[in-house]
Amino acid sequence: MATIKDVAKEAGVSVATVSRVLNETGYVHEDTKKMVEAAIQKLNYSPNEVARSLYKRESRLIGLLLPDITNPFFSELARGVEDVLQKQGFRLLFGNSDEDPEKEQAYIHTFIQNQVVGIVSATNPAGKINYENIAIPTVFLDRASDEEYAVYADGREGGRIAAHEMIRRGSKKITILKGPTYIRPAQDRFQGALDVLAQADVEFSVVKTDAFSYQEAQKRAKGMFDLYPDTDGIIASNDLVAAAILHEALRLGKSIPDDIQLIGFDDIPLSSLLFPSLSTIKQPVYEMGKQAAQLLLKLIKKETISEQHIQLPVQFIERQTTRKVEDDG
Amino acid sequence: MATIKDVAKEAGVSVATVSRVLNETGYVHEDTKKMVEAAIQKLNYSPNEVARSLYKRESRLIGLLLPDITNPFFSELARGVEDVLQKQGFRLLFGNSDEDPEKEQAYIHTFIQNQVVGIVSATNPAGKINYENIAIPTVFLDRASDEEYAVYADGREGGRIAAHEMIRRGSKKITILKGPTYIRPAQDRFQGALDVLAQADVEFSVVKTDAFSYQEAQKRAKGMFDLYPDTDGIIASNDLVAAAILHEALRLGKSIPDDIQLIGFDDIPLSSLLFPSLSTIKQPVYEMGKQAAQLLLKLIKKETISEQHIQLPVQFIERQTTRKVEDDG
DNA sequence: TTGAAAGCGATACCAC
DNA sequence: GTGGTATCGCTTTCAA
Repeated sequence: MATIKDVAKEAGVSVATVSRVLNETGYVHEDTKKMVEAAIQKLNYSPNEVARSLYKRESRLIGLLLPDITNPFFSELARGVEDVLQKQGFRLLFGNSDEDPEKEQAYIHTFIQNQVVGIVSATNPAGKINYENIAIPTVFLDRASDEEYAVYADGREGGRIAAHEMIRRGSKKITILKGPTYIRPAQDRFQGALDVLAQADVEFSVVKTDAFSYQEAQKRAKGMFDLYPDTDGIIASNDLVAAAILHEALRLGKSIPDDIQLIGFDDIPLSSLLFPSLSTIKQPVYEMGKQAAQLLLKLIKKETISEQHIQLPVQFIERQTTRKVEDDG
Repeated sequence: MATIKDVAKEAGVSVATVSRVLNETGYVHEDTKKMVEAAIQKLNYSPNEVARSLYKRESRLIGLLLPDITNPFFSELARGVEDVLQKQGFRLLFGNSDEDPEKEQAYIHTFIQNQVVGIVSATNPAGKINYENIAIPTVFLDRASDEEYAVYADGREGGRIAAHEMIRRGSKKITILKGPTYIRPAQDRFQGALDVLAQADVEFSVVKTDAFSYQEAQKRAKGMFDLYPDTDGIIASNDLVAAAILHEALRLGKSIPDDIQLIGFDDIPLSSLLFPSLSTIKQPVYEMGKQAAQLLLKLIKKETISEQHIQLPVQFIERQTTRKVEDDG
C-alpha cells in the first residue's frame, strides 16, 4: 500500500501539499494539484483511515448494537440505519448483544476503543449500562429513556388500537400476551391494551411471554390454551409470538378468525406470509432505523435538535386473523 | 480518555514498561507490574485500538459483506460468523451490497482503508470484483470459486434430492424455478434437479426467477401458473420464492400437497411457520457461517489449511407441502 | 529489568 | 502557495 509519503515523492512535493489536495484545504496551485493527482492515480493511493482517525481522534465508524440480527424486526431496523449512514460515508461496527449486559458492555467498550463517532443501540438491558458518561453521541432505537435521544413507535397507541379492533370485532374473552416488563415498548403496548380493556365490557386475562422469540412463544402457546381454553381473542406481544399462537391454535383445530381472533405487533415480512395471514399493528420499522440514523447524523454534526425523542405512528393492518366488520370508524 | 502516557506518569515508569505489562511481552518486575496495574485501574485506562492498529498495520476488525441482511438466510449466516469471531475478540465491519458491484467495491475499499485483518463475503457479484490482488485473507460464503477459500452447501445434491423426493411422491409434471445463473449455488441446485429429471419418466419445465426476493417471486408466481396451469410439482429456488408460490397457489384454490407438491430450499425459520408448512432442502446455514469464520481465523493465524473449500451436506426436511409415502429409501 | 526514541500514516500549524 | 515538523497513542528495537 502506497502512503502519502510515496505520493509526495512521486509528485515531487511535500506531504503537506498532498494532504492539502486530498482534503481540499488551503491553497494549492492548479498545476501542482494536477501533479499530485497524477501521482495518486499512478500509485493507486488511498489514504489510511486508521492514521487519519488517530490524528483526528475520531473515525468514520458508527457502532450498531442490536439484541439479535436474526430477528426480522432488528434486521429491518439495521437496514434502515445502514442505508442512510452508508450514503454519508460512514461504516457500521456491528454487534449482537443477546440482551446480555456483559456482551453489551463489551461491545460499547470496543466501540469506544475504535473511536466510533456515534452509536445506535436497540438493546434493552436488564441492568443499566454506562452510556451516560460516554461522550459519544448515542441514539436509542425502539427504547425510550427520558434523558437520552431515542426513536421509537407509539406502543401505547398500538396497544389501544389492538384492543379496540379486537372488541369491535366481537371478542368477549380476551387474552393479552405481555412481553418482558423491562422492555419498554412491550410494556407500553400492554398498557395501551389495558387502557381500553379496562373500560370495556369484556373479560380478559394476562399471560407473560418472557422472551420475544418464536421457540419461547411456542411453549407458552400450549400453556395458554390449557389455561384459558375459551379465549376468543388474543393480543400477542409481537408477530413472532403471534405466529406461534397461530400454529398452536390451528393444531388444536380452532378456527381462525371464527373461534379466535389474533392480532400481532410489528408487521414483519413473515406476517403476510402466514396462513391465514396475520392482522397486526404495524410499526414503521425501516423508517425508524432511518430516522435514528438521521438523528445521529445531526448529533454528530452538532446541529440543533428540536426534539430528543421521535415517536412514530403505528397502524392497524387488517388481514385474515380478525373478522370483517362494517366500517364504523 | 487516559492514554498510555498518563498511566506511565501515574505509575512512575516509562510508556515502554506500561506497554510491556499491557501486552505481557518482555520482562517486567513483579512490583512494577503491580504499580502499573494499579495506575491502569485508577485511571480506568483502556488502550486505543486505533493507535495500536496504526503501528501494527492491522486492526482487530473483520469485514463482513452480505447482499442483504434483511434476508433471513443471510442474517443467520451473519450470526454464525459473528458468534465465533466475537469470542476471539474480533469485531465486524458490516455492509449490505444489494448485489451491486459498486457498493461491493466501495465496502471492500473501506475495509482495506480500515486495515481489517480478514474478510467474509457472501456476495455474488455480476461483474468480477478485485479480491485477487488483496493481500487480506478472504473467505467466501455460499459461493464457490476455484481459486478462493469458500464455504458452501452441496447445492447440486440438494437439487437432486428435491427432484427425487418429488418424483417418488408422484408428481408427473414438474416445474423448476431457476434462480439467477450468475449465482453459483442457485445454478448448482438447478443442475442437480436437472440431473435427476432428465433421467426420469416425467415432464418438466423451467421458469426463471430473476431475484431471490419475495416481491419478485410473487409476480413470477402468477405468470408461472398461467403458463403451466397443470403443473403438479414445483421445485423452488429458495424458501422465500416457495412462500410466494404457496400463497399464489392457495389463492387460486389449488390444494397442497394434493394438487401440487412444493419443495423449497434453505429451511429458513419462516418455512416451518407457513401453512401448510414447507417441505424443503435444509442448508446448515448457521453452521456455514461458523465454519467460514473458523476458516478465516486459521487463515489469519497462518495455520495450514487442509482444504480450500468446505462443502456442507444438505438434507430433506419433510413437512406438509409434499405427500406422505411409504419409506422406500 | 527498564527507558529513550524511532516509527506507523496521516493532519495542521507556523514559517518562508 | 509550499514545506518542515510536531502530534495523535501505541509498539518495539536498542542501549544502558
